Amino acid sequence: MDQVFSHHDHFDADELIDRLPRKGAKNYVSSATVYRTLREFVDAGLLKSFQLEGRTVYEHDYGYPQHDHLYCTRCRELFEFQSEPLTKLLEEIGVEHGFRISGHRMIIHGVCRECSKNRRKKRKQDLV
Amino acid sequence: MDQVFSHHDHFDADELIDRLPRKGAKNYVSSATVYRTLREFVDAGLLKSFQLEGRTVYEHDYGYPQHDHLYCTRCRELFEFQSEPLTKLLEEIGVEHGFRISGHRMIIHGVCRECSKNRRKKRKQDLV
DNA sequence: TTTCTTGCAAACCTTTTGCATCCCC
DNA sequence: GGGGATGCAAAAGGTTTGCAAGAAA
Repeated sequence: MDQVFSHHDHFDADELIDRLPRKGAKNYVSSATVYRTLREFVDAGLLKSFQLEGRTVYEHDYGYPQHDHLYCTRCRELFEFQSEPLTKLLEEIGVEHGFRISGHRMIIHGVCRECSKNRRKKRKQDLV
Repeated sequence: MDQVFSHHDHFDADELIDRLPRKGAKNYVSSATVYRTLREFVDAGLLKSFQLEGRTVYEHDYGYPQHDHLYCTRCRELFEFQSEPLTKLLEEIGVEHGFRISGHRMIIHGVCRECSKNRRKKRKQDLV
């Protein structure tokens, strides 16, 4: 819990496991437990999850404002944004199509400002 | 190809394999070939794919207008819609955040008109 | 004691890949 | 013969699960 709620980042199970104590170290938790716990957090409404490039990405939900994402395909960073007009528009679309909307998932793909400036910017994975 | 382009449905690899001749029958194709071919179609711009509940869903792309999806969580059907205001709004959001947008993925989850009317409507999977 | 939580390893599911074979030019 | 397409089976990647052991109540 400490690890999950100490940053406001987006993360996947693997990244979280990397941040937790390794096997053999004190307070080690198995990945089974990590997955089980993440799922419980999602069910409990503390976290929200969505799919991005095959992995399940988690982010804080409880007490955190609704938002959508911009995903930079160059540096692979996720940016959040809120748009009141978008919220309204979605409601209208729901009404128009007779849908009782429970939620939505939107990710805009593109290249962020930084990466547009610097075409040679290294991707996260290349920095390892 | 015949199977893929004879309907305008959304489908996943598994559904396509089910529609193709079984093992032993004439014109049988292995699932490896199905996956390989689907990927080529996507690369060639004939199909588009996205993730939904863990599976990869395909739909026609070439010569098919841009659209987004409404997903009924009750009957698990995908409905398409087009929204000019949405397109405009996304462009604005891109500009506002300095993003060079290359595309987006949006799925609105909810319950469709039919399923709202008939709360006991059976889900596709239950009809098997 | 009863119940919950954990680690481990195996199972899962969907998709991809290595490789030997087959087909066709 | 040589290049590409195919089937098979195994591998991969991420996640889930059965089960036995340990911790908590």
